[in-house]
Amino acid sequence: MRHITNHEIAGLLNEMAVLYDMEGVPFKPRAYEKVAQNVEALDREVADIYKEGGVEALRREIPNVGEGIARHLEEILKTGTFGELKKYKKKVPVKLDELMGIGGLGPKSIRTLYVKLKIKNVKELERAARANKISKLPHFGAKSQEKILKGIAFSKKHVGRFLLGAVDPIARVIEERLKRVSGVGHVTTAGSYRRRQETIGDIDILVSIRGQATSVSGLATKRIMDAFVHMPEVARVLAHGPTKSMVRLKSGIQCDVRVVPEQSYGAALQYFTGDKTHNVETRKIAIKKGLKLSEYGLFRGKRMVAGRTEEEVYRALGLKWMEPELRTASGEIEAARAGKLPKLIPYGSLRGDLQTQSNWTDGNNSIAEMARAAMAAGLEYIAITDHTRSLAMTGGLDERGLARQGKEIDAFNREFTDDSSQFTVLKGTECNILKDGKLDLADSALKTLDLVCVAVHSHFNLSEREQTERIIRALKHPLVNILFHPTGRKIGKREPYAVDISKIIRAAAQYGVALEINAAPERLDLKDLHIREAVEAGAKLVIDSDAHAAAHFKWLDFGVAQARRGWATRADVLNTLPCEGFLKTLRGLKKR
DNA sequence: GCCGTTTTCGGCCCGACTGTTTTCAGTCG
Repeated sequence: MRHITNHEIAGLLNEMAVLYDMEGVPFKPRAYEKVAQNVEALDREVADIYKEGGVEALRREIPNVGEGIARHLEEILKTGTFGELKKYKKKVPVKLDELMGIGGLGPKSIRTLYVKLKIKNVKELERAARANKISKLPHFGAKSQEKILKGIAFSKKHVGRFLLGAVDPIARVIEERLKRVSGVGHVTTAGSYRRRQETIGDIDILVSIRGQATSVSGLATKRIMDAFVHMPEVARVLAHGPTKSMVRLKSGIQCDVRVVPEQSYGAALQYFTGDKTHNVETRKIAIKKGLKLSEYGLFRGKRMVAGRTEEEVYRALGLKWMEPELRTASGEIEAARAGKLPKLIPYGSLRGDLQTQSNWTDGNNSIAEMARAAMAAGLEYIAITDHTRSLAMTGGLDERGLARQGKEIDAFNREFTDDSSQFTVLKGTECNILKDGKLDLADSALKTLDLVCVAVHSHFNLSEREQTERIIRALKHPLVNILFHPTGRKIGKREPYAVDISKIIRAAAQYGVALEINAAPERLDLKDLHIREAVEAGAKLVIDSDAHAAAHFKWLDFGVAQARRGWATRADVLNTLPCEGFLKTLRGLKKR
């Protein structure tokens, strides 16, 4: 049986949902989407569940899977796809993933474009739009055509890059595979992956061979390269040489491996980790000192003066070693020379998570399940922050719903104070900021909560002035503690709404509101530059997973990475504090 | 297609916005 991941299975189910939508089939699309979401959030492989208990186990273990979808899942596990999907694909044979990625295009429009103009992919879509053919279709007009062209331009900017959150698990698996090859010394993924950038262009892995100090060759290097190009993740081998191989992975991303001598390993790491500008700067410093810096080492004439470790290379340049996240030529070199590098917030240092959604609204899991998952992830507290009433699609809570939820949280906490483990569930909300900057819940309800968090979920296209004023009005509210995902962007999908983020940062500092760094791989909002601005303005930060399922707590470190790239220290991030101290500090901000 | 049940069929989060229309279809959250 061919191995197929949960992510791939979810992809197929989502595709089916879109195809049903196209044909106007009622209700089935939502059913498939639900299962896709549940599969994605599962903490074990669908393949394993099936292996253990067959179709019955699939129905039992995966919510919303019934007779029909269980059969499809079985077929997917055996053949990689399923008949119903193939049947519908034949009706509208278009590149769905491509076309659905264009903002404003949905299933119905894609179907019309295919039926009327035989448009199958983005290239043909662009050609038709430029030839002014789309504006003439029924229910399309000049504005829709314009919007499509804008959507294409936006998606082009992001082509070829992958979310860190999507690349991370793949890179880890490959690193592990390479480490198991006999004779292998170090294995490190360098590049934008090591800098923990939001998106990754390709995976660059550096490998050394034990005992090969000054040059690389022979059986050991051949073994590692052979192992690399024959990995099950590989779709196509682009190059297969003795010291460098390149492959295209099934997930679409390119992955390169280089074998370097142990003596040059630090220099190679340095060379392949910094971004272009950082490397230009460091090489200039070398030149000034009469040295030459390359991926093979730091040289004076032919003599190598450093190269085995990064520390050695930086020290020889008169610099302190610096964290990979800082290496973007944005002040880190000056700081390293002056010994004034920030002490970045360490990975794994978060004790709480202030944005989690439960099945009271659009989350997958109960409050108790979320709490247990958070405990397992090493956290000491979480806030349950379900949506509020004006976000109708999630079944947002009104004052009465929130009060009922509060009772469930109280009951859970009572149960757990008896327990030896110390864990607290805080009462929170992700309260909508209404169009005029007022909040979606009455103060009387907000007062019953441990913390009040607010967010924009509607009216994305106000003018910058209106949007900024709207948000600041919410920040001024005396009960508001945290602003969630402050710019609303979704990487590669949606631009941030027009907002003067500097004004928001200053207002947050002034009115004692913490700004969120949302760690969800697709959001990572605030972004690095804004984090740095917030740190400099003295605004406080929190890092949240925005978990909608128990499995999402693993995202927190992506938020920490983002904070690190924004030069944030432990002291800047409030949820590095234990629960009591966190609440005290958060409330203290309002009184200043 | 799934779920829940007053079990084997009826209901399925819904409201706003946009651009197309002149009463609504499609998309988004």
